[in-house]
Amino acid sequence: MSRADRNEPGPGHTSKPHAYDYPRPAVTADCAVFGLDGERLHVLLIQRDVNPFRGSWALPGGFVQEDETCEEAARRELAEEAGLRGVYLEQLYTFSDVDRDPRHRVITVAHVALVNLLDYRVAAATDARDVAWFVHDELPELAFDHETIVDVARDRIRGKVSYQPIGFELLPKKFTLTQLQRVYEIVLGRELDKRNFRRKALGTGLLVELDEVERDVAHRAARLYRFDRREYDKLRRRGFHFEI
Amino acid sequence: MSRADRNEPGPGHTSKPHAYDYPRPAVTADCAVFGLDGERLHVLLIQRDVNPFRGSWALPGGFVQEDETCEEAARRELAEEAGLRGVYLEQLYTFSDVDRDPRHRVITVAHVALVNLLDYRVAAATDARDVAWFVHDELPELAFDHETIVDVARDRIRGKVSYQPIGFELLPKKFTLTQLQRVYEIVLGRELDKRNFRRKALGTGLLVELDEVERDVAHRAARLYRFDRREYDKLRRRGFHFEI
DNA sequence: CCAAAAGTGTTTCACGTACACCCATGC
DNA sequence: GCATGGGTGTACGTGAAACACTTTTGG
Repeated sequence: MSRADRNEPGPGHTSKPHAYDYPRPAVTADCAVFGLDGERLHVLLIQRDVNPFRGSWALPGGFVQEDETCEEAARRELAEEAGLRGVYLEQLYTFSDVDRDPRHRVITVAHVALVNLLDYRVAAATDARDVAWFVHDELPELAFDHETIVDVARDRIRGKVSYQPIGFELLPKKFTLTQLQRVYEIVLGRELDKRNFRRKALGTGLLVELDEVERDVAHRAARLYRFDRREYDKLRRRGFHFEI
Repeated sequence: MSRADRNEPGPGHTSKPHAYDYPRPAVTADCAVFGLDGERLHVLLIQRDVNPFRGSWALPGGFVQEDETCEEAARRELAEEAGLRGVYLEQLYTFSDVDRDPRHRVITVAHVALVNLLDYRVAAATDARDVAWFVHDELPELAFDHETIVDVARDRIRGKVSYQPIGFELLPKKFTLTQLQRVYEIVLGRELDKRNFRRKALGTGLLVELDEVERDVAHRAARLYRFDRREYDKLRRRGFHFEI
């Protein structure tokens, strides 16, 4: 994966205190973070300030330390590099092509994260590094095999959104049914029928109607809902199987 | 993964020619290999001849070398340890708990493989090592977190069999519809209706009826079929989506 | 009063599911 | 001839998909 350099000073240094009988690949944890602003999917990228691929944009990520799992490493890097905490995150796939890093052998355990972009736009912008959200289908050329990782991540989300309640991760806690429908349309890449969608969504029994409506809209304000995660977790343990 | 020892002589040796600025985990590739004998799912295990877990049974696997991907390492280990070649194999999940190996940090990229047990029973038996097929729900206590890996692998297969043509991997090239139905019943863990199953299976258009029937059965011989992989690959590229 | 999106039911069709009997073969 | 599995068709119900108009609100 990515910044093989931040943690590995390279040949300039002389002390290499960690020695093994056989060569070991470096292991990194990278994240494809998708954020939704209500209209378009975005991907969080970081501009590299070291070689290789200095100046290129890359996925956030970094080396897995001795005392942390890959998922913990991914979360730590998201916090350090982009100020993201407590987001939805799952392991995606491990990329191990021998030449994926042109300088040394690096295996990356890639993850996918989902966030509501509006909650995090500020956090990323105020960070010292060059961190930015890019529209998903207008990404710059990416370092390493990160374009492949984004593609695989996109496929994973698309394949999973209908039968796992991950669409909610892209929305604020309180949302309208139309916003939820937009999430599905954007992730699936096709339009959905409003009445059928609402029937299915409400039919799960997992949307709690709030005593609250949208504010500051130039038309009839829509009812707000929240996802009942507690109930979902309970049902899931009894074999319930979410589907929209 | 497993035999951290075969490749790493340990403190007895003095030369450790591979040195790095930061500690690196060892990376292994392990395989949960499922084999079907027509009646029961089996798992391929290897008895460890070194510590830790000497004498315990473990999944086949070993260190990922510098010049190979994780999948290549998994295939190499299957060939070396069990004589298995050319089998269906996919990456499953990367297990990275800090203490999963009690001696040093080892991250394993776990894979799932599927074979028709009858094709491979001999190969495994003639191998020098202690290699054996165990009935899937009567496994001995396994080394490391390999029981977890088997469970995750089992779930993956169960979840995937209905919408990916992986069931055929557990059968010989030529099979009867009843054998195919048994695969689904065994993997899914429930009985299926014969007529409905046959309608669905034939309805995919991917089963080629052969001019051949079962041999040596004490009843009416069933028609043999084969899975039309070439046609499936063609359709898949056009967005076709397999389902039984 | 106009623009914009919220909200609401019914019909149709495809597919999943349940279900029972005759047929071919080997022993 | 009998035991064993092979092979076949239909009826019913559920759920997916198509489809249009009225309501509410802000400007």
